[in-house]
Amino acid sequence: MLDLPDASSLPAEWWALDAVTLAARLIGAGLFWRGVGGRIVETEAYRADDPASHSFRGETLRNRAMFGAVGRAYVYRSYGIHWCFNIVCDAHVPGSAVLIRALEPLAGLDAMAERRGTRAPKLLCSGPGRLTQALGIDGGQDGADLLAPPFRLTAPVGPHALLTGPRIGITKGVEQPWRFGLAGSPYLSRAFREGRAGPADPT
DNA sequence: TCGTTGATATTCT
DNA sequence: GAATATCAACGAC
Repeated sequence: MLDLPDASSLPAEWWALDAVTLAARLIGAGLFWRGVGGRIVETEAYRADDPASHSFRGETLRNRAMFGAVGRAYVYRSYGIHWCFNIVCDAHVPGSAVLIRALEPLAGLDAMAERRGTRAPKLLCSGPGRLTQALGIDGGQDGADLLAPPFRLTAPVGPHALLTGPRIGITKGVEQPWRFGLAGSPYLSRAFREGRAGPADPT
């Protein structure tokens, strides 16, 4: 009930992918924990060689999780108010992670609505700060293992088209089209401008 | 509907 | 001191 039926876990080999490739693959994947969750509809990639990334200037107390084991969470405070949730990846390039920017809410809508202070579906998880609040994720989950309960990541099911575009809210690395979205989803945090749509690569 | 702005913590210069 | 991977409230159209 709190999970997608017939959903399989993410292929293990995905954790060796670079952040940009994984960010694209994660579109359509399921993210669940503690009775809430949904389908990932928007992501962004960040890498250590990327001036927009927290990991660009090396390891610090805040970004320590980005340099740790893959498949774990990197959760940081944004603008002093919100929390943002990332998935650490690419063991060959420490400092790589995928920011989860929006979910299609599927499980635990009542709990999400209570935490968010609204029942409007588009306001529950459409944005990196909104989704952490809706899911009840905060700094306590920084470094948490996402490959084991209570977390569950499930592979995308069925065909879908991808949108790509520049990342949001950054001032460096703006030329990189490392934001990805699920074409046609009403749960994106913001529209994609001239988002080139294309079929998602299987596997 | 759109643009502007305040809130507020942590990091880096 | 300045910047920041954001959001919601507010006022002008």
